[in-house]
Amino acid sequence: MRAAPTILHLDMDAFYAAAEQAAKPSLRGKPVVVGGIGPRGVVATASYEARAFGVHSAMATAQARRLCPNAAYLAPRFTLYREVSEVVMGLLGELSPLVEPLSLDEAFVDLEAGGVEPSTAVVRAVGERLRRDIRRATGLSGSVGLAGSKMLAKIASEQAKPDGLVVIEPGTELELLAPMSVRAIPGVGPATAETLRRAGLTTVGDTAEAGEAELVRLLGKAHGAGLYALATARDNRPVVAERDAKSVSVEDTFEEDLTDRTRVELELARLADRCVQRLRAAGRSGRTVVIKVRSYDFSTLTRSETLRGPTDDLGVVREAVRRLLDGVDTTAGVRLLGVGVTGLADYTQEDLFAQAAATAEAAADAERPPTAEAEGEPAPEEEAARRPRRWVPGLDIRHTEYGPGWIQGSGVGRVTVRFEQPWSAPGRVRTFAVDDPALEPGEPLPLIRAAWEQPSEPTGPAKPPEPSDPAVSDGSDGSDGASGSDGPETGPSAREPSERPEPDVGTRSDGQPLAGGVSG
DNA sequence: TCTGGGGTCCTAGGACCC
DNA sequence: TCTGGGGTCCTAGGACCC
Repeated sequence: MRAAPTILHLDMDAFYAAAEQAAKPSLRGKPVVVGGIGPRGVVATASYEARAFGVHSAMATAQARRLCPNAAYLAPRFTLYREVSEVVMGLLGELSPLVEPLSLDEAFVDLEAGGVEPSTAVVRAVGERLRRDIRRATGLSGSVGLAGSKMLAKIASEQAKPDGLVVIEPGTELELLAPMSVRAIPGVGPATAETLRRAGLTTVGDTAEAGEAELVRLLGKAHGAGLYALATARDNRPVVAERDAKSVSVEDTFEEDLTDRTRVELELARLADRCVQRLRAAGRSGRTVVIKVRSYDFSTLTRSETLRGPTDDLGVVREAVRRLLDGVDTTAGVRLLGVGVTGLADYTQEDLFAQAAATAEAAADAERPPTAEAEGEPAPEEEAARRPRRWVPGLDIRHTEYGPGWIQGSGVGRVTVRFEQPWSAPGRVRTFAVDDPALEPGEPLPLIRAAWEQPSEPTGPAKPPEPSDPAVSDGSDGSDGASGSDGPETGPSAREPSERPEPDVGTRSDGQPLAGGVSG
């Protein structure tokens, strides 16, 4: 606990939903839900307008639809969120060399390490300037908490939401914490809260008074001692800039439970492929292979096997996965499968024995046909080309004539597209056949148009640095165009056709993994 | 109303070694 | 032969976070 509030916690407000509203003018001020679109999807982020209906993160999307049928339900676009996140993290990096990202939309910053004067007035000014810079650079709002420890900075940013800043003055923290619910303490979830409640402890104050010994008795050594420290505002955890990942994993929930054993094997082999791809992309190798199987009744089991040395070899991982599945009964139906690798080492540390084993496996692989393709499964690209395209709500699209837009809905052979850009007025909707050759998948547009892309001011220095930059031609080509070409009648919500319910995509029950293939 | 996907950390029992 | 205790590794599961 520091004597000055020099630990900053930034939390972007309703990040994914806010990014979608910034990208899609017709959704501003309206309920937006981003998450799994399919029958088994869950909500990742709800806009504040949707929260007013009781929709929140981790809720089943099906339930959200009942609570708020008029919200826009969108699949996540992680490429966009990552781009925005990089901009935000870049701004944090200007404050201090010590930035600890917790996710795409959240981070701690050690202002002391950044040489910021440790006074309340100065750190407050730094925080407010940061919020302005974030808004200018991304169009989005973030909330800032400032305090003398990580926990308090996080609690402060929570109190600041939405679009605010809160400083917790050192010396006031015990008084502040005492009446708060134990759930306010990071690390106290539903299970811990229930254990504490049964012991008569519901507030942070109760918990602090109970004493360390009692908490250890209730919760175990590490958790009890940790909670006691936090409840009494003792938190000296440093801000840590870089941490190496300790595991890599991929998983898929299927729209319908899998009962066919061959299909289970095939899907696991595919997951092994994806997992190894990610492992190699990170330049790592791992020693323990894990599979995860969630049954029709949501019971979940894991099986793991530790190899003699770290590997990033697909054949080795696939074989381990196959062996692990051998001991698992899947006849009753499988709703989720996962493959992971832990015990990560740097790729270069791969030990000689494992290397030799991997080489032997690879040689064996060469003779035995690899699973997926051997079973008549087309390569991914080939497969994508052959399957009818699935137009997923929220994703970007490009029409050869109308330009960039996004998918509002699709079904019964039709796809509905709204043509608008982050900087345009709300755009109009057009409907096409799903196989219309004029439609193709598009890329996310930046939320903020670079200065040289904006409609030129009379005296502006508005010259593109790179005349051949595709973004320039895209932007200027139809810019003003999207709103202009449709004329005044497309103005904001005047003739908003949102009353016309669009059938959604992603509800196909063909047992494919949930729409979006959202991997992030 | 049925519950995503990607992670981290902790616990507990058994094997194995000293 | 019986009884130990400590340390480390492996496996499985669970809580929690975003």
